[in-house]
Amino acid sequence: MNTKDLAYFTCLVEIKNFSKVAEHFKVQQPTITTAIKRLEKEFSTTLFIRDRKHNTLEITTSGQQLFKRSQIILNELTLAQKEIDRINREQLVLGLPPIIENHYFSKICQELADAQILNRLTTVEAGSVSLTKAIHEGTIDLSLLGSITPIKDDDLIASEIERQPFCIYVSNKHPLAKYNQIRFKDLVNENFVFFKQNFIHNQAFTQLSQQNNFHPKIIFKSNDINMLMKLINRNLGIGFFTRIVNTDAYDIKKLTLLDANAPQFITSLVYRRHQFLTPSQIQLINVLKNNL
Amino acid sequence: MNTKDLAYFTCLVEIKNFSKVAEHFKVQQPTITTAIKRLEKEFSTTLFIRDRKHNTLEITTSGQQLFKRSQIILNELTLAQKEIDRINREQLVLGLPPIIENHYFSKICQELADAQILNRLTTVEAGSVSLTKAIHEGTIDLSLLGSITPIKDDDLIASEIERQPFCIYVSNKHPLAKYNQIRFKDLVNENFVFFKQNFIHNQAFTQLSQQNNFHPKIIFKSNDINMLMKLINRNLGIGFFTRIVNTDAYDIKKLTLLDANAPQFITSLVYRRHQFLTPSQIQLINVLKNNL
DNA sequence: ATTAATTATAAAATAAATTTATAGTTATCA
DNA sequence: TGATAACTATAAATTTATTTTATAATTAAT
Repeated sequence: MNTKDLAYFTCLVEIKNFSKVAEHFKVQQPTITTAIKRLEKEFSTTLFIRDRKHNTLEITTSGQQLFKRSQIILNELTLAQKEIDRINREQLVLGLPPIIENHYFSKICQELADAQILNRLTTVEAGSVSLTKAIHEGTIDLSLLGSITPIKDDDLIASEIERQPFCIYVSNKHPLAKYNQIRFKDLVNENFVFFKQNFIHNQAFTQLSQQNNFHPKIIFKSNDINMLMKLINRNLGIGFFTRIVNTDAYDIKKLTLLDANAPQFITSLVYRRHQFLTPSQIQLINVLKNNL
Repeated sequence: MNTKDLAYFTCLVEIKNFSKVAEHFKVQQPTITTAIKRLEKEFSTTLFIRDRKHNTLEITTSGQQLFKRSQIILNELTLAQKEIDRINREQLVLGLPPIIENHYFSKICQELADAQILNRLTTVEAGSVSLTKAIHEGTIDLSLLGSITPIKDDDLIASEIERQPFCIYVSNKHPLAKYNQIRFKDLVNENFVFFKQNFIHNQAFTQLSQQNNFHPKIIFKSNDINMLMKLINRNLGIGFFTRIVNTDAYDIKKLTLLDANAPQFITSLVYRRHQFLTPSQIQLINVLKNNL
């Protein structure tokens, strides 16, 4: 059975017009007609009901079922191609959310260099949401991800690296700096500086806000953590970040949250379940697991 | 790309001999050579290292990766064929472990008849283990299953129907019949009659035995629940079954187990995640869910 | 009624896969 | 060492599969 036929078929299911499908694949229209007939013969079934009275193309139940399987098959093929391409290029592509990169990556560069991995390693910096998508699509093979609940995905293998609480970051000039711990509800009158787009931080922040029934006031948003830290340093606002954010360069204090149900920032190492791991990928995974 | 090539390829990975693969598919040997070359060209990679020095056929990393994807693809194809076959025969095949069948099935026969389903329904009676395998392989589409832990399987959708405790079944002539509740450890000197092969009951029984540090004495084993009930009825032994086993025809009492961690018999309704449900399958699922 | 849009069919052409025949490589064994 | 067996590769011929071309048929729209 030719997978080209499945491609024609899924396309026809989607756009429901033989001629347009032919156009899409740059073939003549009878090609599609015969391809569908071939599939119908192969599976001994009717895939479409050609109702020209009402000018509709109805998909049969068998057709729906084959559609599901075809999508999986075509996806497996593109995954295989992408995976093999990277194997041949001896490319190691690692997804890294910026916050995780800042905290962990410098730590293990030496180990990566020692293991002869660093020179072949390309990192892709992006948010955890788009990195998850990229792994699914086969654009990258391996990623560190941040999340506030353990990563559960049928198609992925995720192993937890570490859990860190979220903390409140205040200038040492701020009245709160005399405390070491604080409850989120005590921050009701504070001004926050916060991430513009970071999905995980937003999730955690929203969760705590809801648990405490108030909307914290955010006076400035940026995607740049250093910019935010500078603002906190000048005591223009306070911050809410996972504990792994580094304060060495600033006169800033981290306060622990006392809230019982406070979310945690979970760092996980993730790859596709059906990815055959190359020796260098295994090496990379081991370096990451052993040094983080 | 022809899926036949993937079949040749996976077979070659497994038996590592071009001629034998050709024999297996009843084609000539050059067919396999050219098929593999085709795949290598298609994916722009080397799949095998033909080491004739050592008379071995080594699979490359790309080959390993393609092997994983090929297996999934070929499996999807056979699943599709089986699913479509049943759709065309308008066949509704339901897997039923005998114990569940005895308890639930008679209850809902009327509803199934009313919904015009009963006449098209074929039941497959087998243990939960082989029914799970049958669903995976596409031999059946839908099954009730018994288990003592919730069913978690990436490829399946399982919805819990009911949880029932396991009970101790004793003759009303038995000294224990004066109690309503009992701890498992108090049964250390009792004689049990038990299932020969029932995996779920064996699991539960073993678990309780281990928790209580003794090996219960089993004096007779059978796969026939009625036979076992007759023996209990005659006070030749006591039984350990899920509470759903019916005692109406016997002079038998069910005792509740007081053990805190006593296992439970979970009845679930299960089907493949990527199964496109036909209208009559949805009907059947609804009847089962609403009436159990 | 004419036209446009659509899908189907048949024959021809092209492309792809398989077989046949044979060559080359290596291991085995007398 | 040379003959043989087991295995894989290559090339040409054959067969099979797919696509195109040309055209017919159906229906909706104007």
